[in-house]
Amino acid sequence: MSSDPEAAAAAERQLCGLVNGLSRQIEEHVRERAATLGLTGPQATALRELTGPMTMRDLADRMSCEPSNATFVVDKLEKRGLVERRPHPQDRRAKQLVLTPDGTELRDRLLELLTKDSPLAALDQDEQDTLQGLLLRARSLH
Amino acid sequence: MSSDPEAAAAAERQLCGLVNGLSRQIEEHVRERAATLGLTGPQATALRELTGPMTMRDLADRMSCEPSNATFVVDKLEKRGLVERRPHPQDRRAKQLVLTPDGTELRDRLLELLTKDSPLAALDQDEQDTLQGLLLRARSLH
DNA sequence: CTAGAACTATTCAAGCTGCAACCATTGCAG
DNA sequence: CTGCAATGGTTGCAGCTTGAATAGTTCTAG
Repeated sequence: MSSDPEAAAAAERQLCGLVNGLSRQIEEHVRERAATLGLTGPQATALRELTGPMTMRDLADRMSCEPSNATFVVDKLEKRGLVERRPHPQDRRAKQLVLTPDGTELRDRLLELLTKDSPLAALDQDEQDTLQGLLLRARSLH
Repeated sequence: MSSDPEAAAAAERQLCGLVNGLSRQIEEHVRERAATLGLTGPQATALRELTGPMTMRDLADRMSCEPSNATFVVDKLEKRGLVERRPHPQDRRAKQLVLTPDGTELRDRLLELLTKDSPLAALDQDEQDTLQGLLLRARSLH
């Protein structure tokens, strides 16, 4: 079966579908939990990725999206007083994103919600490690 | 390390980011190739999933999206004469999607483009198999 | 020093997506 | 047969996302 190139291609396509499907499943999970805090899915993703002060570009990279999109999402968070845009200490082009007290508090509550019933809970620790290794390898040679 | 629940939760969050990242990477790959045929990413995904006659609901499931979205995308494909909405033979509520000759021809060209330089080519056959197993397990108990 | 390439962030237009509301049809319980 | 819940598809709306164009800043070669 692994010798038939056409079958291998079809298997690879199916694999892409599985990855995308799991990704949507994860995003739906985030959306669901985020809604209970009055956040949209992407807003919650941004909050989750804001592990500390960082630039817009950093956040965009972590969210795997375009910088213009990060602008859009951060606008919402800023309007709700969860995050602040400060001038970057070293680079006047850049801005430094910092969570407000409200932001850190909401982020903590969000993280707690997200760890409960994660879609990846079906996998045990060993499997998660294997998965992480494979994904890192797949992503490395983009 | 696997005994610290907080670290495990953080690792799980990172894993979610990896899955989403790889998914975007795949979709970007599709977008790129699709553009050379004058198709958008989602249009190409729909075409790829149209392996034969199916209903709108079936297509939406295969695309991991809402039926309303399938309506939107199929509208585009239909306007370009790639697919046809026929009344379903058994169920008058449903519609049967069928590729036109132009549609099948374009789909063949698309599949050929997609199999070249897939983002998953970094993984060998064994790794792809284990990945598929893990993803199936993760998705099964949604 | 200076011109130009490269980078950060933003704006805008166009397109994608999910959700809730809706109509028509189906299937089932009474 | 009738009522009614469930299903397939569409519509409208709000929100997300990308890609191109732009302004300001940094870096580098000459």
